[in-house]
Amino acid sequence: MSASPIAIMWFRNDLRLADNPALMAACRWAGQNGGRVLPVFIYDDVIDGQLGGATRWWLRHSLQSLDHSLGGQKLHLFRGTAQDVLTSVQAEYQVTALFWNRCYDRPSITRDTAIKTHAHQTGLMCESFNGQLLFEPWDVKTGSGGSFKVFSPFWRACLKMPPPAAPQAAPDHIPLATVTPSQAVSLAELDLAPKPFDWAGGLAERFTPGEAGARAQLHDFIDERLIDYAALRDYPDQRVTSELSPHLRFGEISPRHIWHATAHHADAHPAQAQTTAKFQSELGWREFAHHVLFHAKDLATIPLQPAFARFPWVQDADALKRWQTGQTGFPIVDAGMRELWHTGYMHNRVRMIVGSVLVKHLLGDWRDGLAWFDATLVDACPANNAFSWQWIGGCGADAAPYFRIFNPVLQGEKFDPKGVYVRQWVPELRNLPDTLIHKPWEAPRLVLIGAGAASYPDPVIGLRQGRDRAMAAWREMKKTANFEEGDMT
DNA sequence: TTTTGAGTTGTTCGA
DNA sequence: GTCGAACAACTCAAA
Repeated sequence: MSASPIAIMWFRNDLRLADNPALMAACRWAGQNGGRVLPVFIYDDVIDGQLGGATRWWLRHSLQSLDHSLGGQKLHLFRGTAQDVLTSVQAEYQVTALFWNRCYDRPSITRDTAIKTHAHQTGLMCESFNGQLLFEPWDVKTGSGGSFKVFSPFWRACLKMPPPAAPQAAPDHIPLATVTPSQAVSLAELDLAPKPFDWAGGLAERFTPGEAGARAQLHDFIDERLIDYAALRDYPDQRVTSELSPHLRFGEISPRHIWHATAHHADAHPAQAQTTAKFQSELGWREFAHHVLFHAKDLATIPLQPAFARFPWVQDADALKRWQTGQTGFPIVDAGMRELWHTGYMHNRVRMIVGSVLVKHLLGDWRDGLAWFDATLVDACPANNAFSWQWIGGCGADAAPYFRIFNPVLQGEKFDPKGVYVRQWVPELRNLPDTLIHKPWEAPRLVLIGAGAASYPDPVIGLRQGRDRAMAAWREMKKTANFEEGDMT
């Protein structure tokens, strides 16, 4: 048994040393009590068992990076349910305190609440902190004390709150415990490697998971791309977005850090105040997604608008497969889906277009889109992914009018006018002229053959047909919903 | 309590 | 080719 009392620092979605309030508290506690800090990560079968392949790949590298920052072989890894793991560590050592940063999805909240209750019953000091958000979901309230359903008033209310605290530097010294719990496993035993074969080459090429990588990404963004962000953020070939989302996913960098770094930049460059505010409002969307997640019953499965409970989504396995594999015949859609498959990432504008085509033109269930994004996207998280699919599915609280249906040809011509993005990801269309790159079905047969594009599929559905069918389905649903409502009164 | 203005991201049609 | 209007009706949030 260790002589000094131990505080467990339970890492979850906060795989960093800087601006980590739970870690700071654990170090402070250790200093005051002559104790030691035991850094722990638990691959919780219940919660992390749901993680998709791309996020598992990221997690594996992020854990490796965090362990390295701690000095190597210092982060203790476990598999199992969190309560069991914590109990086993408590049984082995003199654990008197437990610290973590909060999660906001319902399964995690339920788990954490039970653990906290149990801890208090057994005399274990247990404290949680905000390490993941600029504002706690329950602190942002409407005039009547409720939660927000619309982004703009939500973000206005956020900006009126006391600003997020300045980020704290990593602790000078972490008094690490020098024990090795008997239940701990190796990184390999967490079994996070891509299966059944290593498909993650494209991910590794594009991203560097870990706290240092996150920081480098932020500073590169601020120095090189923030200036153009507001003007060019919708153009997928321009690559001016921050691409910080996967780093935020596991908390390799805190949103406070991003907030203050960009604010500081805007102070020094007043001409960039507007583009900075635009970027910060995207952090606001992340906040809003967590706000809605926290207040929703089950954001990933239950439509926020009850009328959608019985929407006649079409189950078409073949169409879904073509969408997933980038064979819809709509170049901008296929480019996005192939970018996703190869790199674990997709530009935000393109995410909206592919989502719209699945949900509107194909009448595919938004939950099928959500599941695919969960499986393949490196930044898939319970808040952003579910929130965004509800939004594009039209069943979010702030639904777009039913007639607002993205036309993948117009969107392509508007945001990828030279077809640079399409040519990168759909190489069989490379030799088509710009005028046909977004609608190859209009090319004469001979032109297609001459360009080597003959193998490219015809559209999975006619644009006109898909649009009309979607609008009809929506009208029908509204009619039914109104009828049922009227029926009850 | 009632009223009022507003609501991320669009497309099509016809003049 | 360009431009404005139409596309519905509803909910949210604050005054």
